Amino acid sequence: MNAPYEKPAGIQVIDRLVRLLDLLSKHNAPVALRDLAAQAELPPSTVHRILNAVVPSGLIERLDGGHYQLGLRLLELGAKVKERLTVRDVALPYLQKLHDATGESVNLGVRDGDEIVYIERTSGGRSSVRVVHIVGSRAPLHTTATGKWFLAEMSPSERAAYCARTGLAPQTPHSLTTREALEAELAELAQEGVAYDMEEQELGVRCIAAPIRDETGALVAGISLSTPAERFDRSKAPLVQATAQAISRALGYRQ
Amino acid sequence: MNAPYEKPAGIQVIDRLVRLLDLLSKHNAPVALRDLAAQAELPPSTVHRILNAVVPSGLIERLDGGHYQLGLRLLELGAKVKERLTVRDVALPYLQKLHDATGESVNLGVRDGDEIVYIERTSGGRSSVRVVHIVGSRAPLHTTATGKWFLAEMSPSERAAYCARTGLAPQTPHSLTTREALEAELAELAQEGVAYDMEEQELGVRCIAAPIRDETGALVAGISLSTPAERFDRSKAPLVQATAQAISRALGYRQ
DNA sequence: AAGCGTTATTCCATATGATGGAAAGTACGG
DNA sequence: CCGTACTTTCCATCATATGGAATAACGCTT
Repeated sequence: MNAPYEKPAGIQVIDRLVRLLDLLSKHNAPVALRDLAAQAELPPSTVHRILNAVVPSGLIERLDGGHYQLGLRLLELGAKVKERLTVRDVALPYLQKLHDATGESVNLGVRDGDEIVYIERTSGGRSSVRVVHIVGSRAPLHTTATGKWFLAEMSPSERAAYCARTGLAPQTPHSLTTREALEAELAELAQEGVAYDMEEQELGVRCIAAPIRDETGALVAGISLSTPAERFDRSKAPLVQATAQAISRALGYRQ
Repeated sequence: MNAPYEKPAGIQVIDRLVRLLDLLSKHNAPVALRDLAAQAELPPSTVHRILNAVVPSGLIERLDGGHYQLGLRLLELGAKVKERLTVRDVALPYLQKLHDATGESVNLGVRDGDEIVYIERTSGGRSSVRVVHIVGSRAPLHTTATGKWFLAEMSPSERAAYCARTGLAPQTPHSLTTREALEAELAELAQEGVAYDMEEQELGVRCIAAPIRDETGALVAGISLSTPAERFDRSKAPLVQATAQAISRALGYRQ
């Protein structure tokens, strides 16, 4: 045995669970314990114990006759993954198109709790030298243009709770730090149909953002155009809006 | 503590994995090990070990920066669950309608390996007294009308392999037991657009079946009308066909 | 109803596999 | 380079997962 590198051992019971999930996924119908145990080549009592440990989670479902099948929780979790992939895949060409049209960096951001996370970003051209939104980077909702869309989507009580939780902590001297200022900004957003970040998240960087909605009308992401402050140009807002609307339509949104 | 029934203890490491999946599902972005461990209230080394035990399965995905997110395998497993629910939900009202129109028992069957499994069945009326397809019951492909559709969908080599595996074992004296007879039956099926079980699976029971296809054109199920032999009536075949076509259309099938 | 065979479930002694703290390694910012 | 924070690896330990045996449940036959 000259194996230079052995695959690290997993966790036995987890490997076994995964094997059971794989077997169930190969069946189009519920499977009896005996058959599952035989196919997994494990003792029935072991399989029984693993199955019934996982059934409360919903990953696997036990039927009345003592048969087992994949559970609804997988549907929920799978939908999460699908949403993630769909938004990105659908948006990507539009991001590139907006980038080509403007020469500026274009970001795709989603909400994760009280923050915006950038999950995609165009690169290349003159904008890459200066603006530093990195994929995976995070920023508070209230200091980002995209985040303001998510705040606008909240009920007043939800917004109050966000303000209480975060204290509207500033990132720069330009950041909005009072509820009043935030509400005024969101009123303007509603009026104008576009959101701005005027060096509130990062000095020297300004953004324009528009919302992306899915087939149910839910706000699922935001697209934002980032520019160095000295190149900021509000006239690009309609283009950002149009891009977001095109992505939304492609996701099945019908206004 | 007067709890009349204590929930049986699960398996610790599986409960922990489920908790990690739940946490990841609440985030819209990849999560760092430190954050996951904090939210799960588990030691980082334990979380690290569980995560990396499950990553090879695809249920959880590890990104380059050492962040984790839900994995593509969940999408695949979730799609399996979704297909199961969709076919049944869509077909159910049509099954009932065909039942009402004929007064006979109507079954929905799917393929699981070398067998047809009945996943739904109408009841009530005069047919319930005599015909005994039970939800969950199974039968070989070659002795059932629905099964013949799945055989017809196979390539000749796949069909040869099925015949070798099962030996075309009969269920009744009427069952098809030779490759030649099977091929002749399937040629008729292709010609007539409908399949029959003439007491091949169960003495005294005859069935008519038609195929259900999904939006990709794949054969996903079959609908069959079961009658006692003395009431068998071929003129009902067009109605069975029309029902299957309606279900297929509702599933997105476009001929 | 009784009996039998098969399958599922529960129990429990045990050993091994999961554990988590510590050490080592890595990455990042000043 | 140094300090800090985070990740990964190591390993002694013991608690937890294990699986065989016993028990319970189920379905079929007479």
